[in-house]
This record gives sequence, structure tokens and C-alpha cells, in this order.
Amino acid sequence: MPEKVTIADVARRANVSRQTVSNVLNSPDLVREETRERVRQAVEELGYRVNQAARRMRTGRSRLLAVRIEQTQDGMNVFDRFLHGLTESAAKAGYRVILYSADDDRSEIATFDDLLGAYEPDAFVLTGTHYGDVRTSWLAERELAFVTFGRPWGMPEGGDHPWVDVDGAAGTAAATRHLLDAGHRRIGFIGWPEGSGVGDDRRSGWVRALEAASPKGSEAGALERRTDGSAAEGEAAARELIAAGATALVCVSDSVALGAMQAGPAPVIGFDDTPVAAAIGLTSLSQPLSDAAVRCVRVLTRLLEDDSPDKPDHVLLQPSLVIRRTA
Amino acid sequence: MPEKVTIADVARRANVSRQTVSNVLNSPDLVREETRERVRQAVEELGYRVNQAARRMRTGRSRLLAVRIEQTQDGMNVFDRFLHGLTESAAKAGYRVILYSADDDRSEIATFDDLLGAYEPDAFVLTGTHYGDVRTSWLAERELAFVTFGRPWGMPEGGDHPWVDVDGAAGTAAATRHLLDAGHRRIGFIGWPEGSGVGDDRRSGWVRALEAASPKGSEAGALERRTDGSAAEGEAAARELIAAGATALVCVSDSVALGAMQAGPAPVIGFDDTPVAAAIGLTSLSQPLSDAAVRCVRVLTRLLEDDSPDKPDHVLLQPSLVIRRTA
DNA sequence: TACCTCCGTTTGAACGTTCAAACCATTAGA
DNA sequence: TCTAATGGTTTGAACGTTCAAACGGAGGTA
Repeated sequence: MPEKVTIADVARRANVSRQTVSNVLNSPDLVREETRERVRQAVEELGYRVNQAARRMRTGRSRLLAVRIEQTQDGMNVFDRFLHGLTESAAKAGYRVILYSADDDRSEIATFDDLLGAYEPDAFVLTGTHYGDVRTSWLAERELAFVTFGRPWGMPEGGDHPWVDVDGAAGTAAATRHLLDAGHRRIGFIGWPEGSGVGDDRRSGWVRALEAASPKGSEAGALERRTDGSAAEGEAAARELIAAGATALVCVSDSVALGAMQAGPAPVIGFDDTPVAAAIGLTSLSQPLSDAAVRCVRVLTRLLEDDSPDKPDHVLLQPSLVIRRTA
Repeated sequence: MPEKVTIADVARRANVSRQTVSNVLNSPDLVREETRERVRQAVEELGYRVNQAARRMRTGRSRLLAVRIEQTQDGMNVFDRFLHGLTESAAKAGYRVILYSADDDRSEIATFDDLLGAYEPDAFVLTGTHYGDVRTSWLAERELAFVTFGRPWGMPEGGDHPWVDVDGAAGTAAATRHLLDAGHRRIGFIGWPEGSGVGDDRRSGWVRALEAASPKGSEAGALERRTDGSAAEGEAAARELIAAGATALVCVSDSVALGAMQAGPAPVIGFDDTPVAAAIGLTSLSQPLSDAAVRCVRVLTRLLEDDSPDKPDHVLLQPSLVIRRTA
């Protein structure tokens, strides 16, 4: 039974009032140096820790960040590394991460409501942004603090909010250039169905790099296939592209790339640098996830603690190419 | 700005007192049926949700479960799937998961202290139990509620606490029998250094299955190697074992098994059924993780809500063999 | 009639914190 | 000398909930 130490205990010990202790903790500059030190020592000696429930009741601040835990079918995702980074950098800033799960946007919004009523998280971190994302507008309408890991795809103007993202196009462009440098001229791309923000972005880097290499209008167009993202379709797409003359392949994901590798010995580059890529020697693009997590927390603390900036923060990070056996 | 609905608003609407509303929520049987319905309707109409901070201040209950987010080097772990299950089953039971991270037992205990002061989680879920685990005794001494996913390895008697685990020995025994059934007689085992509870347990299943197959004293002894768990050492160990006459290999982890696969065409079985195993067609033992998560939550709710049982709950679940290309 | 019990409900207080206002010296300005 | 301003500190109240005790009416018993 860890005896509870309250602010009143500290106050008694330091011969000051409750409020002075509170000031030492929250606005130290209001308190005379000498008193401040005395209070700090009392805090130390008694092992006092602020009770977040009581603080929250008074201030409406919980020091909690709510994050949805997502899971993909094949487990070849990147989210758990991001979450790890988020937990660590949040802790450094004095926040904790609280998890929730949801199956779709609708149920996620219902969970926002639940969480706000029960735990009042100070902010939300959203992942997996997509076209027509209703979550961000729901949060924005209510003036709630949030940041997305992922850009607001296809929001013309109004839907402007803070985000952190990784520049997928720059990644695939770098991958394509890497293959060009190795002498390849017919480089295929295996993507996702059109309409996915992330997928279209990654595709655009491949297009851009090819066009830069042969400005007169490239033969690229034909060397492209779209898949549902599974390894099986990746393999089929790779066979078709190789039959069509492709000598190397850039893929929208490690999962697709894994399939593509089965199609033959042609160089393949994946995206996300999942553990699977490392295991099978797949060259892949690595997202700076812990950096992204740090930036998300920084964006939020700015939003919550400083006077809110006029313009929402936008952070675009660069992925890096991890070269292995396959390219 | 979501207007705050308090218990007083509901009370006013239903023409009852605060306490009656509280009773409807917490001890419905105290309230007359008719009143109960009226209050329920008011709750519904106003979209009332209990404010956990206020409740917690009064009751000392936060409805939070604290879980450490762990990360292994190669990402071939099982934890994120467990965490996902935990989040979902906790939500069903009315709890939320709050994350923390820590580098070792000492700093984890410091974090317990921090969390208890600030957020008062109702219980902790510990993973990665090991010999001489000081975390469990710290929690037990303070009579805090917790469950471990993993048995209390090497605790002779006193250190008895609730746990949920997967029967690793049963898994490797099943894997070994599978290979025996396929006609193999010289089956090697690639493990971790001695002294790891999980590793020794998994090894014991292999020993047991071999002894059952040839009771006269098996030739197994020699067909064993210990590694640091990396794929590199796994490959080296596999080469040695095959050179020593092994025709099939049971491995303590997918990571090691991945290495072993590089050593040649001999059948290999891994452990954990990570996404990597699925990707490369590795036969592996799958832990029932979402089931384990459900059981962890059940153990905790029993501990927290029912009168604590005399005997701590122990739950041992069975892994299942997922057969793929490699065996 | 007077008293007790039981059931359903209400009332006051408390949890630990911070906001807002009040307080009290001390110094500055007129 | 009086008033005003300043810096540092204290006091009272409030956040939304639940515990503990009080309340009041219906029914039963003597």
C-alpha cells in the first residue's frame, strides 16, 4: 500500500500553502527562489507525484494522447515501431499514450466520443489517412487537438490540419534512380489500386524519376500493374511486367515485393523496410518512424502548450533506401 | 466544443437526485424499475458518459490497464498482436490500455511508481517474465493487481501470482512428433542459452517427444545447439547439426529458423508464427495471442471486481502447428 | 396509537487539484 | 504622511463523482 502523498502533505512539510506548492510545480517564476527550493525539497523527500485525476478535474487536461492500434492482415506493417516511438517521446514530454481500436471511420468517431467523455485525452494521433477521411473533419469541427501521421489526401483547401508524413514519392524516386544507376532502363512499378493517397504518391516518385531520366517521353506507362497489395498478386504482376520487358521492379510495399521476388531474379525494391524485408534480404525504403513519432509529439505539444500557431504544422520526412540482396 | 453532460444534468432531466443516477449506473438493483428506466432514458437522450477522472478521485479506480510496449531488434516478435487483443478485450470489459516503455526491470519499477502516482492504473500486464524477475515481487509486496503473460520462471513457492502463458513444450513436442511422423529419426534442436525460462521450456518439449519415441535413451543429446537467437547463429548451428547427421530441425524461434533455412533443404520448424514465417513459408508454432489477451483481461477483472480468489489464476494455452513449405 | 423495519430516495461531504480573489508587507510616488 | 503599486503568499471555491448517513413513506406488529 503506497501511502498517498498529496499536495497538502508537501505544503505542511515546507511550511507553505497548497497553492504555493502548486505554483512551484506549474509556474515556478511566481515563487521566491528560497521558497521554491524548500518546496522542491519537500516534494523530493516525500516522493510526491501530482494526481492527474484531480488536476484533470480542475483543468480539463489529462496528459493523455489517444492512439488507435491498427493491425493489418499479414502483419507486414510499420505501425508498431511508430507506436513505440510515440510512447517514448510522449513520455519525455510528460504525456502517456492510451490505446483504442476501431474497425472503420464511423466506429472510430464513436470511440472519440466515448474517450472524450470518459478520459478526455488532450489530443488524438490518427494514422492511415485517406481520401474522404471523415475523422479529421469531425475532430476539427469540435476544435479538438490532433495530428495525423499521413497527409490529408485530397483535401483541396479547407481541411487543413497538422500532420507529419514521410515523402513516399521521394522514396520511390530514389529507388528508381538507384536502379537506373545500376544500368536498368525498363523499370516496372507494382502498385495499389488508384485512389489510395499513399499508393498514388509512391507511384508518382517512380514516374518522376523515369521522366527525369528520359525526358522525351518514357516508355514507362506500360510497365505498371496495380494489385490488392497481397504477395500473390505481386507475384503475378511481376511475371507480367517481366514478360513485358521489365528488368527491375519498384514496389509499393514489402508485401507486394515479397511476391515479386518469387517471379524471378530481377532486382526488386520494396517499401517500409519491415522485418520481413530484413529477413529475406529485400532492398526496401525505410521510414524514419521514431523521428516521425517525435515530430508528432512536438506538433501536439506546440498545439497544447504554446499559444496555438496560426498555421498548422506540416512535417514531411525523407525515407532512406536500405540496400540488400535484391537490388 | 462538446458540451459537458454531468450526472447532475441527467438527474435534473429524470427528476431524481445525483445519487440515484449514480446508483442506476453502478448498482442498478438498488433502484426501482420505473425510476431506473427513466434515468436510463435521460442518460441516452443527453449522451451522458461518466467522467473517469471524477470517479477515480472518489473511488481510486481508473479503469486503466498499464502495459509496457516492448520492441525487439529484428521485429520478429509477437507482442503487437497480443497488444491488439488486449486493447480489444479490455475495451469490452470497460478498461483502456495505457502504454509505457522501459529498458530494464529497474526502470520499469520506477515507471510503476510514476504511473501509480499520476494515473493510478487499476492493474499491470507484464510480459517477458524471466528468472529472478524483480518486477513481480515489487508489485506483489504492494498488493497491486497484475497478471503476467508468461509464467513465473524459477519461482519455487512463495512468488505465486496470476499468469497466462502458452505451453511452449507442448508446441515443440508437437513439432517434433510431426517430424517423427514424416519419418525423421535424427531431429535437431536449435535453442537459446540455458537459463531462459521460455527457451528451456521449448527445449524440453523436443526432449520429451524424442524420449517418447525411442525410450531406450535417445541419441538426441548431441543434436543440439544453443545460439543468441540471431538468424546468423541459427544458420551456423543448422550447418553443424546437419553435418552431425540431423535430417530435420526444431527451432526455438522464427528468427533462428530463418537462419536454419539458409543452411540447406532440411525440414525446419520455427516458433511464434511471425509475419516473416508466413512470408517465407516457414512451418511454425502459432501462439493463440488474442485468446491469451482475453484470458489476461478475465484474470484481472476477476481480481478487481469479484472478491479476490484465494488462489491466483493460472492459464496455460496450447499453441498450434501451422504447416507450410518447410516441414 | 405507537413503534419498528424495510425500501427507495435524497443530502452533505469528500477525493486532490488549480483558479480567482483576497491578503499583507514593502517600496515607490505625490 | 498618505495613497498606490508590486511581489509573494494564502484562502475559499469549484471541478464531477460516490460514500455514508439521513430521510420519509408504506407496511407490519404489539
